[in-house]
Amino acid sequence: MPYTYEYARPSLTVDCVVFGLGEKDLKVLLIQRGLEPFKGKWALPGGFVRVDEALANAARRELKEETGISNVYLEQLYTFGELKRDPRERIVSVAYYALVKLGDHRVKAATDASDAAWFAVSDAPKLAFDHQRILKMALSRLKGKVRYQPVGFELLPVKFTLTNLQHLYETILERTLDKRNFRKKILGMDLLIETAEIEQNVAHRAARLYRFDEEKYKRLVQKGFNFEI
Amino acid sequence: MPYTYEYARPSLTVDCVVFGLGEKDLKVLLIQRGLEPFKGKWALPGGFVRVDEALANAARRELKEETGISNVYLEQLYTFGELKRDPRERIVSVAYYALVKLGDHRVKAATDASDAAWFAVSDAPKLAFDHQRILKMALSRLKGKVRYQPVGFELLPVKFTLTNLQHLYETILERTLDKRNFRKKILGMDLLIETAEIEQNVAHRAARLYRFDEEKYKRLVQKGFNFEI
DNA sequence: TTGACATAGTGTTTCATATACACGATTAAT
DNA sequence: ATTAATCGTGTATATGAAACACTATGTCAA
Repeated sequence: MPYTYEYARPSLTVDCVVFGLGEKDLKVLLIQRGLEPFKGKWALPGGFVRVDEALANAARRELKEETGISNVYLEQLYTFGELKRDPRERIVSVAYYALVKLGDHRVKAATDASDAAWFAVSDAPKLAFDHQRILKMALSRLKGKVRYQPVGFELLPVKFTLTNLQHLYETILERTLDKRNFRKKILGMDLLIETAEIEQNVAHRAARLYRFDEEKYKRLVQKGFNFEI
Repeated sequence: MPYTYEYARPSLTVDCVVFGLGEKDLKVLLIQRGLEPFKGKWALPGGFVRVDEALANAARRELKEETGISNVYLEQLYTFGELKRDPRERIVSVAYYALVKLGDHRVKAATDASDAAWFAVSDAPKLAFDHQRILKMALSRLKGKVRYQPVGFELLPVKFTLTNLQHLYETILERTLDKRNFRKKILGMDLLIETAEIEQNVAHRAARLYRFDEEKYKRLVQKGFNFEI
């Protein structure tokens, strides 16, 4: 126990709210706690920040260790520092949220991390600590952000149909959108690249696949462009 | 030196970006450092978080101790946790930004805290640590927030003229607004209460004073109202 | 008291964007 | 060949944003 300080220091942790897009629902990745406190309860993946590790790196490391997920969109959400968040000691937690492409990670999360599982956000169990509150804030942040930043694409495969994209917005924003108006708007931004490919293995007319033109988006942002759905 | 831990812990601090509205500029409150590192340099007010103190409370306490300012609008901005932020040791800092009514605090800040001073944001000195970056982020947050949340009123006296309010938006957003369109929009929200009073001591026709109806705003928000300039 | 000055206060027209709305085309399956 | 499912497309209307200029009111100084 070699680390001694003049004043007491809070512990510092990171917690991650990992979102994925399911068929019908927005999903969140939770882990089941193996230790007290809240043993057996579901919680957000997370853990202690090492003293020689930047915050975002800590979040990525814990995410990989606990769920096998890496290489995701990650953004700081908020820092939770109430006194009684953790029954053991004072813990300040920097919360992040991540957006993952479910197709890329579904298998990994199911196998590597035996105690990690996806839950529909609307149907998640009660969470340990103040993680319920963190999840709620992440959701509200995502809802706000998705409308004026093109983060939604992080939840879709690289190639997607316009219907996929519309469903994404409908799911996150929890309201229906008009198909023609949606297409008019999104295509009008001229940020989607029409690929030569179409959907495979569907029992009806296959839709065209598109890609998001991230380079072009970055260039437009420089010039003052504002994404908005 | 009684505090010993199994693993090394980063220090945890809070820093505050305090904004005030001047005649012509947005202002920020800085303190001049009396100790190394960066002795003599200007920096954001802030300090260590005590182990038995919530983050926002730490921010308010430091603000009061270092600048004499209390009772202000305060909101968490972002948590900065890069490894080399501080040359001495690993410090993670939770940044807040505050909006103050300059009239209420001008005297206090000038007297109580001998080394605190207001600077025009556009004319601030180079800051210690990564405080330049924090200030920049606070500014950009304020610019974004002011448009869709009625936080601007925190920078004005309780009673203000419509021209005051317009100048506020023009200063923060760094562009001019059309007087008639601005009034149409802000009055159309029906969130300003016309008082019986008018400006005093002006060498021209005096303008009517208004108050922001915070109660009504809160009620409208419940019903899904969205403030927007 | 009168004129000059400074800011207050007020509507309408035009343009752009958002919304509402329905059907023929294409593909797979039977 | 028919059915079932989804794709892909255009126009008319309503709403909100932007552009724009003059009269009213009060202070001050000659």
